[in-house]
Amino acid sequence: MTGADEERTPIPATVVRRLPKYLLLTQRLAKDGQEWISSAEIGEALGLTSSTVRQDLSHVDFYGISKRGYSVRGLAAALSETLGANREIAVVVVGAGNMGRALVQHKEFLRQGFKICGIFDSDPALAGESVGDLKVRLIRELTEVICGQDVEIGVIAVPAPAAQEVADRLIVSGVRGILNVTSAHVVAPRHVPVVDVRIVASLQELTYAIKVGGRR
Amino acid sequence: MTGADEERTPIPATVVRRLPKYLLLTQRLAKDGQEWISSAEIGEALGLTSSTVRQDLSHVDFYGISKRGYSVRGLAAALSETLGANREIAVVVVGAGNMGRALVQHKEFLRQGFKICGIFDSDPALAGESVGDLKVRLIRELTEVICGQDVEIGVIAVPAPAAQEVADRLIVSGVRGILNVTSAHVVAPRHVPVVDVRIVASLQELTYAIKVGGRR
DNA sequence: CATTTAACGTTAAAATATTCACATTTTTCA
DNA sequence: TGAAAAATGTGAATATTTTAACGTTAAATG
Repeated sequence: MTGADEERTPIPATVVRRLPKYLLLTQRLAKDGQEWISSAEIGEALGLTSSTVRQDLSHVDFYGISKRGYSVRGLAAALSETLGANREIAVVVVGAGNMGRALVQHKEFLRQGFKICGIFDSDPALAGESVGDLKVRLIRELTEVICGQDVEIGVIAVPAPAAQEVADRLIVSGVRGILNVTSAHVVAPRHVPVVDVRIVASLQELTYAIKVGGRR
Repeated sequence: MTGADEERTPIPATVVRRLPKYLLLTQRLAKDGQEWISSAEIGEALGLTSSTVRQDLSHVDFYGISKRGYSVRGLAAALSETLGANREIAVVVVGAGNMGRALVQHKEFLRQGFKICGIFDSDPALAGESVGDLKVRLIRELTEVICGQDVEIGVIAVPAPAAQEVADRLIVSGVRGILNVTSAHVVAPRHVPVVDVRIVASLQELTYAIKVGGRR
């Protein structure tokens, strides 16, 4: 599809984690009508040095120009392409508890191209219930939906003890990546990347930061 | 309260981010009745080298013993103390949309000592609605609740454009740390740490990982 | 049209993080 | 009781990440 696929070696994880921040910032500024932005301004907005910003952007196939900086729209487009997020991506959510339902209805997903096309639960009592404009289905139908609708990403939003089991099902069903919204550690084969959203762990990071206080 | 406060220099952020993983693992194993665990086993379970595990644990005031490893319960307790999470911590959630309500009812919070003692929204239409055993209150009552109940942490779960404004209110209300469940970048004074839970950004990390595929 | 300036891309230096390697300690067992 | 084994804590070596420095380029100015 895309012409040259760029990037011989993968972008370091630490950089990849910052790219969405740049993307979001430039998308917002583009909407506000701003045309150009410098690495210093990006750094300012995001709490990074301009040097880090320039290094990071050197991994993205897009060039700024002297004296002006980066074209806001151009940069946003390039970032989105680099991240592989410049297209609609089908997602399923497993777990129809509070968290699963909240995720399904989270507006920002669709805005960023993530289309949720199924929510599943193991509990038959929940099957058939409406969530947004989806109906909860039983986990056994997972494979069918994933194959049928070319789903790329599975989101795990079940109680921690069930996380690995759900991951296994997602994997055999052919999902290409997993977002784990559980505190459990999930194991998957190398070709199925797992990214964790660590809600409780983040609170614990915060308690540590509070404890050590100013000394940061 | 605690005798010696240990740790002269703050623990590196990269280590702090792993401590909750160790904590969760040891808590689970303790519940299963396991008594001892080695750094190699911890690494195995969490996808780290035993060396990283030992280095990390050297920041925690707890010692393993040769030939046995670490006492599971002892390590869990020490980690919890190091993180400052070995006590009940009062939390408020701002935003009574799907995400805010899901967070309030998230079981794991309480299990880890985070007690949610208020949910707020700017929308008067939501005020008074029940969420779990709380009632939604108006944001203007924030300060009162935070001061009155000694709330330490504020969780921001509103639409991104409102995030900074909410952060500002939390800060003037005397919150000591902020968990930002928004994709907005939030600015706060140095003495009020902010930790981000990046749900959409995590999906974008995932699309990149999927794109570069095996080459990781 | 030459000079100045702002900002880039990039190389190199400094700072951090991870891994290795091993001396030391505790336990086991012959 | 003494030798062997397993696992620790730690100092040193690697590897990675961040920051600084600077030559180069495009725009602005007189």
